[in-house]
Amino acid sequence: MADPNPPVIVWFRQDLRLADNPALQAAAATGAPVIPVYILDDDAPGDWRPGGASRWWLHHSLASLASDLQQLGGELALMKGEAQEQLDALIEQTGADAVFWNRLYEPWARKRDEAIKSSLKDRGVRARSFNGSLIVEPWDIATKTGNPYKVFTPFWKSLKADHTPAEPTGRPDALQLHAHEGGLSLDDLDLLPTKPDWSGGLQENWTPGEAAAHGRLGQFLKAAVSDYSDRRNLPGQSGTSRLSPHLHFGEISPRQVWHAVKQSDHARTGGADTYLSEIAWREFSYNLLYHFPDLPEANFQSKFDAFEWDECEDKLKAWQKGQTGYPIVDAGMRELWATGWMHNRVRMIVASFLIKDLFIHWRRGEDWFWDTLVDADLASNAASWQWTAGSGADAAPYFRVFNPVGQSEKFDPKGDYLRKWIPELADLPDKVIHAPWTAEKSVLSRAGVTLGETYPEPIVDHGEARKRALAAFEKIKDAG
DNA sequence: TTTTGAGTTGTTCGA
DNA sequence: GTCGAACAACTCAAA
Repeated sequence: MADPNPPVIVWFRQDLRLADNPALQAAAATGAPVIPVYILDDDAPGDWRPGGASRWWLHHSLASLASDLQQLGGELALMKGEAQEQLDALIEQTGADAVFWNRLYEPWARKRDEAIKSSLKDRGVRARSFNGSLIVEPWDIATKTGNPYKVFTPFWKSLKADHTPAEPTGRPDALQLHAHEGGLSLDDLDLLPTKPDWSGGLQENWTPGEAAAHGRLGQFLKAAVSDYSDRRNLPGQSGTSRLSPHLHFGEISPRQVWHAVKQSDHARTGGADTYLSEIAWREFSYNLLYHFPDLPEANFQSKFDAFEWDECEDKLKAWQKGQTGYPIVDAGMRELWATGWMHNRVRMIVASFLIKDLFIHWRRGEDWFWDTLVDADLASNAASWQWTAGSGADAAPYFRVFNPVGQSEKFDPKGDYLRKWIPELADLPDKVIHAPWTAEKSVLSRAGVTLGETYPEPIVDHGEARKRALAAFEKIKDAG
């Protein structure tokens, strides 16, 4: 016999929060009991299944969501496998007559979700999707001629002028959770690293979950947003929001961030506007990914297909391990490995170094970031790597080759960041720590540094590499 | 349709 | 030490 009040499934994905969650809100509004579920669908993304650091975050974020739901008297159902099959099984088991979710924008997710939606509808199950992750849907913002924006500044102007987000909602007022038994435990999802367990540094630096995300935002608004324009560039200081992983997993929505910034005491500072422009960069990346789904795989500007990259495994390894001999590059790569995150200024420096000094394809860097970043995000990662390579939409001009020594001197003048991540150089004076190979022998030995032994010699000469890069870019100029 | 101004994040060189 | 120009040419977006 049919249930007179069949439950509604809320399918959580990258929206692991209870407040300002349109799918959950809509489900609660039906008055029916709600079944919250997360499905680990590892096969859908192909080579882009979540990397190690992401999986660690996901585990703890799910734990946090599950605990929040438990306090409301419900349980987060956990499943593993092909999403369609798992949903079908859950519908079968619970008699649910509707499935609600917030949208994803990765190409495989769009394809999968579209198929699921039509299959559910064919069988008389209501399927509804919502916008839970973006300020503006990619199909709702366009140039005057109706084309997608390919340049950030006009996109940003349009966003500010015509697409300011509505007020975020809180948690649903009345949420009746369906009692759901059985299913998998969090450990069954097997998301945590075991042999070896390398997650110590992540644990020390991050607290996944909705409550922690709001805590982080609150701290940022209180302490850092007003000076954001300048301090965000200094990797030795805490001048950034560090919200990226929270935003990626949807523990907090960009709408919530936007309004919190606007309502803060520092709303009228240049810092606030600069910070919101970074939120807009995230939107812009999603916009590009939606309209150009090849973005993570292929040069946006196809003339870059003619570029002749090196395939040097040794140099790639040295970059990954933070052993290039350029302190700012090594500090960044070690910060990434240890904490799952890297300061954005340093991301640009290490990316420029991989591409323009080591001559290694941006895809290799993109892959490494994908596996090691807790904030790994298909849209932002792809757009940023292509930006640095010069192959993207609205990309960096070809002659913009970061000088790893100059950048280090400019943005970490006292070497605080370098000393934190490269302890073997800690005793070098400020003047030479950015380029140890330029130091007098006596200075090195007083600091206990022996190049080639305690710290590597530079694996490339930046001056030479720069010339080579400029020549190579010159060569592909007319291709395509 | 044509024109015009602009385009995240830099570096180097020479005055 | 500081400063402005050059580093290409092209594509995008709007007038």
